[in-house]
Amino acid sequence: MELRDLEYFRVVAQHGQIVAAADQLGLTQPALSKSVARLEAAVGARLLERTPRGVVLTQVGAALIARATHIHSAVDGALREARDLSSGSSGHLRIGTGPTAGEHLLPSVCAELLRWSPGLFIRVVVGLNDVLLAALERGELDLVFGSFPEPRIAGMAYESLGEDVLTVFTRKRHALARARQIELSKLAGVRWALPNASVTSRRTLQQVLQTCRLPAPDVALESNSTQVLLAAVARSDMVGYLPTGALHASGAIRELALLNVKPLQVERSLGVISRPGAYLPPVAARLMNALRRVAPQSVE
Amino acid sequence: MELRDLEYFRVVAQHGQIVAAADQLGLTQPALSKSVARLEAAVGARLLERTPRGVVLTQVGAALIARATHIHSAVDGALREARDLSSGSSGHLRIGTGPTAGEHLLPSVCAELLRWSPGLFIRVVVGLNDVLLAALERGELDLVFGSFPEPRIAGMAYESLGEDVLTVFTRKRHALARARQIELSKLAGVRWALPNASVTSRRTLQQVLQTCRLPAPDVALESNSTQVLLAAVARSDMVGYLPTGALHASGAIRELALLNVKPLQVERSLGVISRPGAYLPPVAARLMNALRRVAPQSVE
DNA sequence: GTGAACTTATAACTTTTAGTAATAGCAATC
DNA sequence: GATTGCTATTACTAAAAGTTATAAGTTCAC
Repeated sequence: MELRDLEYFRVVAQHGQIVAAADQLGLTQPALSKSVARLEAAVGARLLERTPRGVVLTQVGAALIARATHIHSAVDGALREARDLSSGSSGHLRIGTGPTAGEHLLPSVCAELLRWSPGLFIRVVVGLNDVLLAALERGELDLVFGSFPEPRIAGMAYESLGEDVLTVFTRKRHALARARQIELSKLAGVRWALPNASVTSRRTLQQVLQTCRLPAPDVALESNSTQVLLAAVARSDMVGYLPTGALHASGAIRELALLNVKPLQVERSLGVISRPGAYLPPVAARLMNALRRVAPQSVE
Repeated sequence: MELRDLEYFRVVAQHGQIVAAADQLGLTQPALSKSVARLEAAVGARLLERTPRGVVLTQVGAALIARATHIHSAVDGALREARDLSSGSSGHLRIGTGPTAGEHLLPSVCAELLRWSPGLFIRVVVGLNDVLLAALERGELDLVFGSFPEPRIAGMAYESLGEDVLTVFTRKRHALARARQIELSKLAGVRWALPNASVTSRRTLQQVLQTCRLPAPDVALESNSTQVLLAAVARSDMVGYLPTGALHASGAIRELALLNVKPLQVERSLGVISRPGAYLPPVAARLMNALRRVAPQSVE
């Protein structure tokens, strides 16, 4: 088995047909057909079901594609490490983070790192946790700075840097904003402004409601931008649920009221998530130090 | 970069000279020289320092070798999964375990597995923890059943199946064997029979002694076989230190006395260690179930 | 120092493998 | 039932990996 054929195969699987894949790869169709045949011989199993309108993965083919991602990221790590070492540069660091931390926390940390390692190249990808963790698994990111998913994904390394609390919030003059303490059941009729269903905070909310045998939240607004959610809650009767840090970091906190809903005051760890065994450029250690100093602020 | 060149490179690194490696690979020396040159071009750095009596790895080369192991095990896992799937067999399970468990616990578990999955092929490698964990890291084993190393190796998945206690022991009529309880300092003059320095139990012993500011143990006999250690202690004045389970599982327990040395009664977890992300044949899940039932017995 | 015994590197050539062009075959669709 | 849109096959070409033979460099022994 050779990496070339494996790479070709990934493209074929992506396109679902050999001609299109060949086109993208700058090859001819027969060359790709032969490449697939080579791979099938090496693996000892049929990888594609050939149909008159393309190809579909067999069970074995699908399994191989999943593994190919691992292989690719192992190879990629090896090449990156070798190049970082030989060029003497401090490397190329790819960090994923939530929008709040991305705007407030990372810029200063990055500036500090770049001062110490002038050759360094940093890429910061801002997104919500679900997207970031998927990218981390695919080897497209080196580190994700954010809250830890529950349940935690196996095969990842978690270094906790602090705690954060999820809170229910509304606009300041909201009817609910007066009470000192609010029963969970009082939230039955409200409409919610929440992040995507795959984001930890929303999943936590759904889980708590389910545990208390209450109906699932009635979501009025869903967004992958906390700013949008905060602004919308500030200008409507919707109820939001986000980490406290996110509220404090944004300017919107002045227009918002935090609600004391006990069972929803869920604490969660936040810190740095990485893939054990994968290559991390040497500056990563310095980044961790910098983050440890300034960490307990907002994420997601 | 292609896997072929990477594989060749590993062999070259192993031999420290190109001719010998070429010989083993069934290639000629110029072919290998070219292969290395190809790899160097792909990586963009010199991997070998050529000397008149062989080659030595550069820093980059050494780093690449370390990564190549990852790559190799990723590729290996992919091939194994594909073959297991396509052949319909339940796969090929490679288990590492301590001698005690290897002889007493695994045979029945294996028999059960083989009854359920007739096509299965199991390889049981018996050894001490240090060797097994290294093999696991290199991807030569799928699972290690044993005690967890302290500190735990990062990038491994640990599933605890029970606890075990390390104990000091002597032969039955030993001078120390009478006391109800023994001060750690009373062990100052004794000679020890211990496993290799890299084995967890011995490291624990050394650590405890060091913490209490006592001199390092005076080792009279070192062996990678618990049977040898047990037999030797039973026939001499030496003092041993092993997990209780190992004593009970062996017949030697009748000739031995367990000493109550409080600070050395260290508890430790034992269970199954695996590499997250690596391929595990489907029977592995069944094996885990079987082990969970019969687990809290001896290891190492 | 000089030649023998080691290396690895280079050059010219051969073999093998990957890729191309052209074509055949096959189901779906209009 | 021809057309369209696939993949497979065949024969050929180009690129690559490998071989043989030779060169060039160190080390070591005398």
